[in-house]
Amino acid sequence: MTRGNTDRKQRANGAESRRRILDAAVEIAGERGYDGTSIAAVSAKCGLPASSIYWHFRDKDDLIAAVIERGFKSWLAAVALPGEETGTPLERVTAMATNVAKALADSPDFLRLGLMLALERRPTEPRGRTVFLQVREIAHRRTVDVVRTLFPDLDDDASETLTTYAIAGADGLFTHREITGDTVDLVALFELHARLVYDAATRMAERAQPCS
Amino acid sequence: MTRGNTDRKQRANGAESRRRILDAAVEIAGERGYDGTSIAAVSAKCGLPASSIYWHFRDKDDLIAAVIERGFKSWLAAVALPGEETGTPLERVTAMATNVAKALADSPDFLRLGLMLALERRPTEPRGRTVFLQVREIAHRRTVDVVRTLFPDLDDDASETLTTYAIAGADGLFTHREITGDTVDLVALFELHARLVYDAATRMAERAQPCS
Amino acid sequence: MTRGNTDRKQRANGAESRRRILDAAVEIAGERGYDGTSIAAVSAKCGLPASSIYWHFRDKDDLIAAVIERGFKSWLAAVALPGEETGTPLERVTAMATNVAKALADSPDFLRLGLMLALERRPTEPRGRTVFLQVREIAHRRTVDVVRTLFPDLDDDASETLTTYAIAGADGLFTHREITGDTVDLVALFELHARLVYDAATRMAERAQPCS
Amino acid sequence: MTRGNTDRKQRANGAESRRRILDAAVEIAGERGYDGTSIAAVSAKCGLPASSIYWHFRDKDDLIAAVIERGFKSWLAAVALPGEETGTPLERVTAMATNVAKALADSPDFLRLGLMLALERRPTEPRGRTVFLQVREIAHRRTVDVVRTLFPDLDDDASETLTTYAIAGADGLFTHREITGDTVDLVALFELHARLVYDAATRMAERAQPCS
DNA sequence: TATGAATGAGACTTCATTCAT
DNA sequence: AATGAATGAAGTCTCATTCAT
Repeated sequence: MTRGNTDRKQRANGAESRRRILDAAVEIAGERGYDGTSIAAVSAKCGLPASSIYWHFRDKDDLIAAVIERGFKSWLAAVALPGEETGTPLERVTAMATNVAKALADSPDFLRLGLMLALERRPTEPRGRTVFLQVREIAHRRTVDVVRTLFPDLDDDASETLTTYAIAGADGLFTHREITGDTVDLVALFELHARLVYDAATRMAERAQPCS
Repeated sequence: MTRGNTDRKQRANGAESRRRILDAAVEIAGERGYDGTSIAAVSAKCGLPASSIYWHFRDKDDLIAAVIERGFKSWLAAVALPGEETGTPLERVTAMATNVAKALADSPDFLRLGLMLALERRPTEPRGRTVFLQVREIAHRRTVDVVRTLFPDLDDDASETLTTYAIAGADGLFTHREITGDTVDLVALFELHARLVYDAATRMAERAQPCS
Repeated sequence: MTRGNTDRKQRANGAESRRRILDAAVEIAGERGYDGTSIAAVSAKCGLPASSIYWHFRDKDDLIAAVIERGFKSWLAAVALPGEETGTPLERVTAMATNVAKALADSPDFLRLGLMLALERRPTEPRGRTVFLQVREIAHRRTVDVVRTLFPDLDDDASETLTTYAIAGADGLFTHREITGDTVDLVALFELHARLVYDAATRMAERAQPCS
Repeated sequence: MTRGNTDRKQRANGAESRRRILDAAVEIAGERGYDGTSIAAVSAKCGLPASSIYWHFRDKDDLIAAVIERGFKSWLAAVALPGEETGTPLERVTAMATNVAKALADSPDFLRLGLMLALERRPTEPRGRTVFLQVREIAHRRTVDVVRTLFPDLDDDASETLTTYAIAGADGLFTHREITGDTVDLVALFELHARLVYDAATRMAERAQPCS
């Protein structure tokens, strides 16, 4: 009771302020990209003065990188949640796709920002881009592992290619939804995607190991 | 010797100046997006003063929209060129995919810019985004027509979905190449994509028309 | 018939172009003052390219000065029109005031511009201001003459002061109308003004020449 | 010696900076009007960088409006100072006129700016103009009250008209002084103005109440 | 008689960032 | 833990003007 947090607004609560800044930043940066995100706009949206943002983050680059890092963490948590490892391979692939689709639909700001950063090519690369590509690479590696587990007969090249194709499809479908609006049934499209990739994997595995 | 009009004050050639501005703009905007494209940078790259850019384009929005328009025209020309209508359906689909892949690889700046614009969500939408989405919609419609011709048994929903999936895959594969670099064999990935979509279409058509 | 002025618009008619430019300029400058008047805006309003304006006028200063000159000429013509020299002194003064009031109400753009120029104090004075003050001085001198004619008993100082007061009142009433809008009955206010000035002149003349 | 905080980086004193900016702005804007006032010029005159001006004022419009607001406040204070309510009506009217004349002569920048703004007619009206007209309307209302107190027999129309005429005369005389220079004896002219308006009021009141 | 194109200077404004408190 | 104030650089765009045709 004596801590006296009775006054109106935040009162020297670092973590809370940081969260508010990141919330504002992910929204703005997810809508307008790196260059379109001004510290002043973030300040206006989160209610803290610009100089306070610099108390929590070294500079704009640092802020955007933090947005990517936090965004990826919660995205990963959403994807990894169910973790059910049962059923036929097709069922498992489809369940994963559904999971990913839902996670994508839930973190559109973070992912839009990441994709925009990924598409950019500026002389001095923002740290946020580096981070995004790194976590993407990690996601790629994990997916390759899953593919190898489900289709042990595939050779390395095929696993890589299929993973690349699977992730590219996910990117494209996410982009489609962002363009077209919330009416798109992302889960259905991801299920179609999962089936096609599954079929392709099956056929490639058969060709690689015809008599197993 | 040949008239030597390469010296400083080139003699008021509007069309040529406009072209130079657009060339500079597509390159910069394709690398850094809308907000990352400063008129000063375009001016520096094309050699014309910033105020001259405003003689040819009303404002930055107009310039970017013109970049999109011109880029789409030449992209369409590249895609439509061969127009061979022979071979099995799979061959034809694969040929189209190859064509598209080559055209994508040849206009990366325009397409990166377009995708970045498409991903953005700013309160006042740049005209370039509108234009890009419009031409994308046209491309979608044409693709639906091709799908219908090749697979007359598909119902409308299936044609739409397949087309959406095909284009989304193309977007994703293009994005992958832009992220990963020129070493990616885009044509091979597009051929895989074409086959998967073709197989899916075939199966869906069979299911729709089991006794044909 | 062979002069072939059948094509759409103006066709190399210098005087007409000049008039159109001046018409546009007086309107814009009368609304926004010297600095607020851009050649581009005049160009847009008159339909001629900016470079054509420079064919007719040396520079912006010259254009504004020409606006003032033309405006004053037509204003003078409007004021001088009736020229009736009959009736009692009060009637004549009132008739003059009515005339001036009508002329003011008919050339508001020119007069607003002139007053704005007169109020400004910039290091290098626009020629238009000089011209406006000159013609104002001429008007002042003529008014002094009329005052002397109507009230021969007034000494020079009194005539000057009364004239100054009369013109200042006219300026103030015009300004009032410009601020308040067209609903003001400028003629009525000018008639009041005329009567007050007339009474003052009469009284001053009586005092100066008590036994005549 | 007294702390010596006059050196280059004055220690973040918002109110003082704001005052310096307004001082510079009223001088420049009073000499050259709205469009003639550049932020760069204000910056040069007050010694603060242009970007600092935007810390204190949202934009140029806001700055000019603040100039008008502050100018009117000090002008009102100057006019209201003596507040002597003794003497014959003519003496009181004359005293008021003298007061106003002195206040006008002391705030020429603010009033010139106000009049220029009032004369302008631009599509999007500067806020400073709105404010100036509002305070003018207040001044008008107060003057009407004084007129009614001094000449209770006047009907409402007559009070309004006389007030309008009195203020218009003040505007015109101020303008005259601004045009002609400091040699004009503004106080003398205002005393003449006061007497004429007083006489007119007296006569109108007599006519309205002939048998009192 | 006119104009399309060009141009350096300068307009307003926002930027990311710093610093003293 | 935070912030009011300041600031140089850079942003977009308009300015008055020129010049070759």
